[in-house]
Amino acid sequence: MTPPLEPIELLASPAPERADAARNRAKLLAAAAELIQEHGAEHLTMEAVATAACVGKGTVFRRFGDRFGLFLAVLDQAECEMQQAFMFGPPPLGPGAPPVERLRAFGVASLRHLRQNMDIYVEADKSAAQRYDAPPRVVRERHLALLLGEAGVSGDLELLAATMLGSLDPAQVHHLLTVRRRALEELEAGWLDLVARITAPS
Amino acid sequence: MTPPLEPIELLASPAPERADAARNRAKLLAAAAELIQEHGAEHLTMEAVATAACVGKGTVFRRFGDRFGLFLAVLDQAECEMQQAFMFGPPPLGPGAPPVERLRAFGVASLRHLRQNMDIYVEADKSAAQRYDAPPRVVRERHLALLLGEAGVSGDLELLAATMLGSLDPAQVHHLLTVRRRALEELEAGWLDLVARITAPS
DNA sequence: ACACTAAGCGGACTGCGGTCCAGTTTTGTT
DNA sequence: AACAAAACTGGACCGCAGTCCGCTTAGTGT
Repeated sequence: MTPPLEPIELLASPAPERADAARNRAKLLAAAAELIQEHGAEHLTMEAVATAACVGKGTVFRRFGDRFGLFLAVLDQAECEMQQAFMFGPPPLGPGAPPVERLRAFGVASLRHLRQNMDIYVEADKSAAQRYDAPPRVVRERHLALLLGEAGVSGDLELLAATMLGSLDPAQVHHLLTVRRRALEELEAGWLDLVARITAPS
Repeated sequence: MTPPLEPIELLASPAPERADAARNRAKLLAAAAELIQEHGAEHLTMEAVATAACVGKGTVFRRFGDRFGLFLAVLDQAECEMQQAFMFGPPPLGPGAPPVERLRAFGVASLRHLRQNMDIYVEADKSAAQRYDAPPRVVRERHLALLLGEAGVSGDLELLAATMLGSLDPAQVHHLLTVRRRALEELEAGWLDLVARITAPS
């Protein structure tokens, strides 16, 4: 006999989890949420979570990979609600409303969601502050805002500049070039397109 | 007598540096560049830099603050050249060309600059990869691309979606809300404006 | 019920980022 | 030239993220 075929995996369920493992995951998540609630995300240590959940430190890392992964897992519930809302929920966020309407609602909902969980997001992504405070970034932003003004664009130029710079973010560009296998030329074309849209006469 | 007034500081020269300090800074930068060249940015440790420059570890931190700061300093030269180029250099990047032209050139130049120094940027911002690979991010991106398609937008929808998500990046939103003192309502308005520009009939 | 195996466990251990402070060097002042 | 204040130095020290490996336990086939 040939070995039995694996059932096709749906929706990224990479591995079934043993019962005790699942129990520990739940204990760990509860402990982490509790500790964050109590002392703030920035003071959360992996060891403290392990201790509070009465398991070894190794278990925490086995379950969540690293600190970032733990934060992701803690955020997961809120994340799921958000996803449900914009994929299957009521309009205007969910299906039923016209697409532009949904796009608008998406941003507003995202910003609310972000503010709700900001401390965790911030802590999950250290060195974030420095990225935006660094002089080179500030100079670039001013430069872009200036050019936008000269080009006759009206609106919140500082915000538009920030958005445009976002699409030149080193980490994002790297991700697009490597993981997504995009060519530099595509990114250049994308930039030109973005400039065209933003500077288009309204 | 009243105490003498501080001279107005021009162009962010926050503090004059003692001679030995400046010498050490130079030694450290040289050592860091050398080590990066030789072993790659990801294997650079603060202690190794200190040892290679024959100074104490404390000195490295005093000069550059932290690991991120050291990378920034290493990038500083290339950064300055870039800045010179787009602020004072020849057109189309520098002054002289029409603003839209300069905006276009800016992105192209930035992307080139990025690719040149990508390994350092990537290393300076750890956990960046995870940010873009994480399932929630991917789902949101697909969702946006889908809506853009439904809204009749043509072009590289994946890239446009990535750009739009960039302006909802937690770290950026946090920075705008706190350091820049923007109100959530302003960010919401910015998002709506962005949607309008991107979905505008071409 | 029993044995077998793969998954899970835990905590000692490592390495690095970042801090601290007693001692040293530089620089301005008299 | 001598002094005093301020700035700088270096390396011992600390805390935490992440690894490793010998031991335990849950699921599975008989």
